This record gives sequence, C-alpha cells and structure tokens, in this order.
Amino acid sequence: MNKPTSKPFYVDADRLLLAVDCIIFGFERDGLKLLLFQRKVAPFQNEWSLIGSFVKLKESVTKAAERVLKTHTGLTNVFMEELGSYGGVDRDPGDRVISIAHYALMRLQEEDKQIAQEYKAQWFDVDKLPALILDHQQMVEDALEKLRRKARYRPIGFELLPEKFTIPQLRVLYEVIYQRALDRRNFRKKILSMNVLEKLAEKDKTSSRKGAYLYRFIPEKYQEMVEKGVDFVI
Amino acid sequence: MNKPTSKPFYVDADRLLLAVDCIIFGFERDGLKLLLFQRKVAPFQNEWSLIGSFVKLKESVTKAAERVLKTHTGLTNVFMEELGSYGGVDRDPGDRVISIAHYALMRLQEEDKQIAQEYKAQWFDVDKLPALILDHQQMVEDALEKLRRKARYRPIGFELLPEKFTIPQLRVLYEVIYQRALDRRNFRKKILSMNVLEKLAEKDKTSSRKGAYLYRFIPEKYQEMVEKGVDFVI
DNA sequence: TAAAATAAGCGTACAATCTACGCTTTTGGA
DNA sequence: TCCAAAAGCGTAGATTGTACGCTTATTTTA
Repeated sequence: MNKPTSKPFYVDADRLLLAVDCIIFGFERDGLKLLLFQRKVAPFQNEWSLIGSFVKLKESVTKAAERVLKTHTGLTNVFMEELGSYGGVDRDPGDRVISIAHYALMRLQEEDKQIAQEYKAQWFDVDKLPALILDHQQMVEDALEKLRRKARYRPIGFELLPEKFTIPQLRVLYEVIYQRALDRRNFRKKILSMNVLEKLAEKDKTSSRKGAYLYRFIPEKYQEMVEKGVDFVI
Repeated sequence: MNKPTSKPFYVDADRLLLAVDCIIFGFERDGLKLLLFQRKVAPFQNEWSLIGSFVKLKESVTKAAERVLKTHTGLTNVFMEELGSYGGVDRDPGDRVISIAHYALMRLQEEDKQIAQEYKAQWFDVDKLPALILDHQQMVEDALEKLRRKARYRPIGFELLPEKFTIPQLRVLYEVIYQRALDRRNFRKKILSMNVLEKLAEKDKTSSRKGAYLYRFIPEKYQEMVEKGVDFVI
C-alpha cells in the first residue's frame, strides 16, 4: 500500500463537507434575541440565515465554531455548546453538507448591539423570526428547547448576566427563558437558599425607584453547582 | 462555472471523513453492560473498540448509525440517540476523522447474548471495561453521564424493559443506571403516583417467592410523559 | 407439617420544599 | 406631602420527599 501522505488508512471512505452553524442567543430585558445574517453567497444569497462555515482539514470542530463566532461577531469567550448534528442527505441543495450546530449565549448590552451593524447582521426577537434557509428554523427550535431544558439543571442562564446583577434581573432572565412569570418572592427565596450569591453594598436603580441590591456569584460555590447539577426553579 | 455534477457550490471547502460510533448499552439484572468489538482493521487491529463506520455520501448520519447497529448486532428498532461529535484534529492517527457518537439502549435477554458470539463482540460490565482505542473511553464516559442525566427527566429507562414488567424490575433498572440503591417502598409510591402504569392480573415469580404483579405502560399517558418531561426519582 | 426466610406490598409520621399571597420599605415624581 | 411602583420580608397551608415499621404471600428447610 503506497502512501501519498503519512495516512494510508481508510482510502475507500467517502469524503464529505462538514460545517458548523451557530445559533447565537442574546439576552435583553425585554426578551431573548437571536442573531441572524443575510447570506452573502449562493445558494440562498441574501436570505436570512444562521451563521456558519466549513470545518477545515486542520481544525477541530470546536475551533471551527469559535472561529465562526469570532469572525462574524468579533466575540470570544462566549458560552457555546454543541447542539447536535444535522446530517440529512438533501438538507443542503448546494452539496452534501453535514452541519454540527452550536448554540451560544450572551448578554446584550448597548455595545454588543453594534455587532449587528458592523457585521450586517440583525438581532431578532426569538418569537418573531423571519423565514430561514435550509433547516435553520429547526435548529433554532431545537436550540431553544435544549436551552430551556438545560436551564433546569444547570445555572446556564447565569452566562447571560453581567458580573454584578440584581435578583430581579436574574428572575427576568429565567422568565424570558421559560416564557412565563415567576413569583418574585419565591424566586428570591429559592435563589438565596442556594448560597451561591454574595450580596454587595451597591444598589442598581435603573429599573426601580427603590433600587435593588447587586449580587455576585461566589466562584467556588458556583463551580460546585455547575458540577453537581442543580434542580432549578421550574 | 462548469458543473461536473448538479452541485456547483462550495468547491473550495475541505472534504473530511465523517464516522459514526455506537455506544451500545445493555441492561441485565446484575448491571449495565456495554457491547465492545475487537477491531478487524488497522490501525489498532484486534484492540477493543466501539463499533462504527464512515458515513456514506448518500446516507444520512442517522441512517449510518442505524446501519452500524444493524450490521454489527442484527438489531433494528432499538432506542438510539445522538451523543455528540468528537472532532479533534488528531483524534484518529489514521486520518482526519470526525465521529458523531450515538448511544443505544437495549434490554439484554438470553437471545441477545448470542450477538456477542455471532458478531465477535463481547458484553462488558460498564465498570469493568478494558482499554479502548482512540477517544472511545471518553465517549463511553460521556454517554453514561448523558444517560444518567437524561433518566431524570425522561422515562428513558423504560426503553430497556420488556412490555410487561414488575415494579421491582423497574426499580432495579434505575438502581443500575444511577448506581445506587432506591427505597423499595418510596419508589413504588412515586412511580404509581404518575398514573402511567396499568396493573395486570398476572404475576412474575422469577425473582421472589411471593411473586410481583406485572404492569404495562398506558401508551397515551406514557407518550404525554415523554413530551412533557417528568422529574424523576433521583 | 410447621417454622423460617424472603421479597412484595401497604401504611404512617415527620421533614423539606413549594406555592400563594399579605405586608412593609424605599424612593422618585405628581 | 402623598402616591405609585418595585424591592424585599414573612407566614400559612399544601404538596412532596424520606425513613422505616408492619403485613402478606409463597417457597424452602427443619
């Protein structure tokens, strides 16, 4: 068996195109947003789409997803996780492409909103999305479901908050994820009983006259919680 | 742009090898088992390995996983689900191969044990596994974690029981998955309170003198439970 | 043939957690 | 100065979880 490279095995196997697509969620006071792009290349030029790219020969899948996020939003260090593969034969009429979808979470601040302009993208309300190409609609639905389920046993939503935050802010976050109202008073009790929050002296007055105390996660406790998996407010 | 096929797009993208690997769990009274194979081809010939195959150009990822299961165990209609991708650049020294791992669950009966002989495979106790090739050890650990987590909010374990089963059998199943003892009496109460079981007139006497009543899932209730997601005995 | 052994099954009591909701506090604006 | 609005505190009752004793049915064994 001659070897053109140092890799003589598996010569008969088919070679395919492998892509990553990113479902980028942003959290804002008034709801959960999704970052969408107008596709630059054919097929489906100019239609709304998730952002993605092909995985390169010398690049891990994870790195590919990070690269996509970086080049299309400028962001690094964002929480991102694999959602799953989309591997149907005819899912992309352009060729046989298998995509490994990833979803990312970020908190949306004024500065992040510029991303939309700089990268010709747009933030949409998750329940007011335009038509998407290919199976991207399905990916978004799956990502939302996974996000909600995950929020139950992991403090995942916390990725979406600034370092200092108020308890009402945290509650709104969960309300947005679960799409339903949570009792103010019970939510507070439950969260505080977990002993992962440190109360700070400062107050945030942007959303009420009285102002709400700021809190911060206690890193060790938070880490512990991530590992053990907590049963969260439903 | 000339087109050799009807698919003129994405000509510059790298083409990779995409595989599926299957983590096949079997449930038996005395524990959870894993089906392993002695690899027939180089590299790693004769070493213990999960079973897998390359995804073909005209085959969906899901179909590829089903094909693997069928050709290596003869089984179809087994619960199987995607675990995730293993996409590191150097994970397989034989070539750049990305694998999408899947895990399958089945109940182990005498007839299924012949699989091991027919297909030159062997059932191992999940906590007494031999060394595995590549990152297969990691895949198994991840699959076990996912299985346990999933068992909490989905009646997933039920895939592993025969149509008629006793409550003690169901309990042993959960004990095996969670790797800890569950209180007989409380388990029964919890399960019965879900109202998904129909008590049959027959008893099963294979595992006790007194014999235990057989039950069956009420299909509609069971389906409801799958969709809503239940919070299960921890 | 009676007693012992064993797993199944039933019930009860106490603890922990969830849920609903009233009341007080703080502060900016009318 | 009073009102409105959100934050924060507390309690009571309902629900669920947890520990564990007791009875039942049946086979084995003494």
